[in-house]
Amino acid sequence: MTANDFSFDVITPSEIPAPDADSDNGPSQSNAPRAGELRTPHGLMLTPAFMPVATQASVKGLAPEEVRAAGAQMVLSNAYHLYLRPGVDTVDRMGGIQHFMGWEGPVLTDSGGFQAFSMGALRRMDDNGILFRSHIDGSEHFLSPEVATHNQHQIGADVIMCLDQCISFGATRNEVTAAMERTHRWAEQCYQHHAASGKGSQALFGIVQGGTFEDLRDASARFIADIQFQGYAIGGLAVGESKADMYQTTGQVTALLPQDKPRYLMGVGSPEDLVECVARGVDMFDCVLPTRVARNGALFTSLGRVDITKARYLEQRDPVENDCDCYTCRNYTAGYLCHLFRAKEMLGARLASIHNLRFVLRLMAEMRIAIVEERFEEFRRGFHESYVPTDEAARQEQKTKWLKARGG
RNA sequence: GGAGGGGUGGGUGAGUGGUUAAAGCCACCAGACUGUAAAUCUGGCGUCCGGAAGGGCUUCGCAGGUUCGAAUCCUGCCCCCUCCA
Repeated sequence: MTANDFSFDVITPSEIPAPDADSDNGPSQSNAPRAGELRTPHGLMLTPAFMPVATQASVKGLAPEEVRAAGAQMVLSNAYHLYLRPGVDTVDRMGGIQHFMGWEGPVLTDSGGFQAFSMGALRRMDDNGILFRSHIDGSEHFLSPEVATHNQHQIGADVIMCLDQCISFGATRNEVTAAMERTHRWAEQCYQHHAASGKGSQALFGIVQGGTFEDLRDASARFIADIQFQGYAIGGLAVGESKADMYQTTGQVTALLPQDKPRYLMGVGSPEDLVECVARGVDMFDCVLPTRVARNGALFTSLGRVDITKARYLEQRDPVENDCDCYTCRNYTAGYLCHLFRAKEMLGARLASIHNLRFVLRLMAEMRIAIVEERFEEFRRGFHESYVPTDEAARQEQKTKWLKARGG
C-alpha cells in the first residue's frame, strides 16, 4: 500500500499531541469533537461526515448526482446484499462498485455482519462464521471473516469492514461477551486475510462491540485498537438501548481509540444523535434513518421532525423549511409534498429523501465549521434549543395527558 | 310495456334467522422507523360514558309484519342497473 491510497488527518483540535509526545499516563486520551480529512483512492471526505446508505448500490430512490448535490462525499453499501445480487464477481467485472453505480466518490461497504443480526430468522452462526439462508431464493450461503473480506475486495470499496457479531439490546452479559470475543477473533482473521491479500488500496476498519457493558466496551476497544486497522468503528449501538446509554458508550469508546485514526459510529444518524456523537469525538456515521423515514413522510427541520402527510400541510404554500437550501425546498411547497405522499406518488419519497439527506449533511458541515472555529459547544446548544425530536415531544405530551386524565 | 338483477357503515364489498356493531380492501386518524428482506409496519375508525376493564344507545333504502330473536324471511312502497320491445 502507498501512503497516498488512504490517509486520515485530524486538523483540529490543534492541541492533540503528536503520537510520540511524552506522556507518563500511557496513551493520551481524547474524545473531544474534531474535524479531519479522510483521503481515499476515490476522493476526499471531510469529517465529521455522514454517509448515506446505498445498500444495494443505490441510495433508494436517488441518482448519484442527487446524493452528491445534497452534499454527500461518501456512501455506504452492503457486501452481503451485493454478494447475493448481482454477485461480487459481477461487481468486480463491472469495474468496481464506484463505476458500477455511477458514484464518483469513495464507498464503504459493510461486511454483512449486521444482516446476521437483522435477519436473525434466516441464519445460524458459530465461531467459523454465519450460515445464511438467502432472503431472495432460500439458498444457503456461508460468510466467514475471510469470505466477508474477500467479498469486499471484489466489490472494490475504498473502506471495508471486518465481519462482526452485532447483538440485540437486552442480551445477557454472557451473550454479549461471547459475541464480543467472537468479533475479536474475526477481527484478527479479517486483518490477516486482508494483509495477505495485496488489496492494500482498500482500508480495513475494525469494529468494537460489547453492548452497553462498560467493562466489555473497555476491553473491546483496547483489543480492537491494538490491531493496526486504518480506522475504528463502534458497532452494536442504536439497537434499542436508551440514548443516554448510547451516548455514554460512544464517549467511553472514542476516548480509548487512537486519535490519529478515523472513528466510525455505525448505524447512527438521527439529527440529535449526530450532534451528540460528534460531541464525543466520532468522525463518521452512516444511517438509513434519514432516507427511510423520508420515504414514510417524516421530514427533518430545524425545529424537529415533521410528518408531511398531515392534513394541516395540504395547503401550505411555504417549503418544508424556509431556510433550507435543498433542491426540494427551493422548488416545491410543503402542500405539494403532502399531496404527493397522500397520492402515493414516488416523487414524494424522492423529494423527501433529498431534503432529509441535505438536512443531515448540512448539519455535519455546520458542525465541522463550528469545530474549526472553536465554537462547537455553542452550536450544540443552539441545535438542541430549537430541535425537538418527535419521539420525545410525543412522549412528553402523552405523559402530560395521562397525568392530567389521572388527576381529573 | 316485458324479463331479470340490486339497494349493507365515508367508498368498495362480504354476509342470507342467533356466534354481527356487521369480514376484507380503500380512505381517514394516530404512532413507529437508527451498519435498509421497509415507497414498510402497528393501532384506531357508528355513537355516548369510562384511564381501563366494561357498559348504554342507534345502525344494513323506507314502512309494516312473522319470530324468543331479522342485514338475513314475508307484504307494500321508493330508488338504481341490465336485457328485450
